[in-house]
Amino acid sequence: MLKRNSKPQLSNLQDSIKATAWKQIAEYGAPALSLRAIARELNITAPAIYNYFADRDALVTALIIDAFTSFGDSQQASLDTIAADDHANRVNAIGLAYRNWAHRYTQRYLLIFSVPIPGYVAPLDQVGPSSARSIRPLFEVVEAIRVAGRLNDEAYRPIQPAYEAAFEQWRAYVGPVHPLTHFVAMTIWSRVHGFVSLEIHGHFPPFGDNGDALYLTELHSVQRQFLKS
Amino acid sequence: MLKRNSKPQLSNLQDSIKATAWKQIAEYGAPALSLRAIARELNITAPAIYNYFADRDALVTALIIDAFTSFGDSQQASLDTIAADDHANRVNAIGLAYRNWAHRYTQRYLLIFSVPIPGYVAPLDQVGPSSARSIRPLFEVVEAIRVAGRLNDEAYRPIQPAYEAAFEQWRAYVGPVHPLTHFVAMTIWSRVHGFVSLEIHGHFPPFGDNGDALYLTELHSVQRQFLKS
DNA sequence: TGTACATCAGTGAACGCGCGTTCACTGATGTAC
DNA sequence: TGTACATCAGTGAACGCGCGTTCACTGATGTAC
Repeated sequence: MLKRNSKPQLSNLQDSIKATAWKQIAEYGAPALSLRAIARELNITAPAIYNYFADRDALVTALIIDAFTSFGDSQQASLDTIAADDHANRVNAIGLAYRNWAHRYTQRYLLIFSVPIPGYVAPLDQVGPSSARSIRPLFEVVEAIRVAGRLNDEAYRPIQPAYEAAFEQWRAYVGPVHPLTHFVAMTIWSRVHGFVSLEIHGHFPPFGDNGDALYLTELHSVQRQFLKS
Repeated sequence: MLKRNSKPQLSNLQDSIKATAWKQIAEYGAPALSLRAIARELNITAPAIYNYFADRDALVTALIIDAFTSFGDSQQASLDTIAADDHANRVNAIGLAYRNWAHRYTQRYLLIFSVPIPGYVAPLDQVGPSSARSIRPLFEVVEAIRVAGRLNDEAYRPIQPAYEAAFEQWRAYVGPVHPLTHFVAMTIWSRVHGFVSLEIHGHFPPFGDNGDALYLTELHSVQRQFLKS
């Protein structure tokens, strides 16, 4: 029985490799990622890694997908305890989760949203879907507002037709989205992302523990602008 | 006479090194920057570079400072043709200049706002001031609105005291700024930056030539929110 | 004007390093009879 | 239960590579007398 699970140590080493990679990325940054350094820390030899990942790029791809999954899970989880029709608090929660995740897992955030790794080109067919899935919760928060008839999308109606083609192409990755939902979600995303990105890259003053208030002010203005009563 | 300029070829090679570095960064990305590769392309030997830059990090620092200068100049230039009291159009122009510069000089944008180079740590005393200078035009646009009594800064008044310490520390780099100007300028910056960042990193649909309309919608909503009549 | 000398930008060889990846191998584990 | 065999995760040596940086040097240029 249970023959399927008869070699648990195999996947354990695979996980250890990824865990060590994350540890080293956190310490030295993603561009410095090195198979030999990982092997060294795990007390194995570098070629052993090739039993689990075809090459360095395959490991990087796996890390990126894991990062997207971690990010998407935290986005989704932030909504768990909030009533489906409490739109204001859902926007709030998912926005706060964005920033919290970025601060807690800075290197994963950078790997997804910033850092190119020398010589690495992300395979869009693998990374695209997990990227799209991770932003899906935000899209659904906005879509729920739209369905409830409370989405203030007037600014986007005039430009909607011009973007139909681009959106159509994008839906292969992000799944079906109403165009007006798409506009508003992208706008919210860019505001949240812009703040967090400048903050993490050190272009904003060091807020210490006070960062929340300013960020919340921005989230409130998002609600005021896009959520009508 | 003119002894000062008697060795023009010296600074020419210095400039050539930087130009070639930018060319290679544009092609292979900043993390792949290599002194040997630059020398190869210039048909000189790698050690010759050490006559102009103390080491690789010094070259990177010079490139970063140049990028900030280029960025700041384009920000400033965007305001040149617009009347000092035409606040709406000044916000518009400086916001558009942000995106245009990022698209035109993508690798400079990434070097400033995204990419860490393996093993490189920016010397804050050199990079800080040029970073601050580059964002100064935006601060001044907002400050002019405030001085004209047209800044809608109400949302930030309640949280102002909590940030006084952080701002005070930051003013060593960005120069004197009224706190309410600082809040609004940071918010505008983060919205502009968030949009451009997601766009450039490929997280937004490929807009092609249509990108302007959505970005302008965001700039208009910035004006509507912060500029009162 | 002509010679001796100083300057110094650029050379070429060499250093030590860490990297990704390949390959034939070993030796423990687990299966078949 | 005991033996012969297959499997395959991990080893160790080796490959070719490009890197930043050092060092003693060369040879053109420009100055001093």
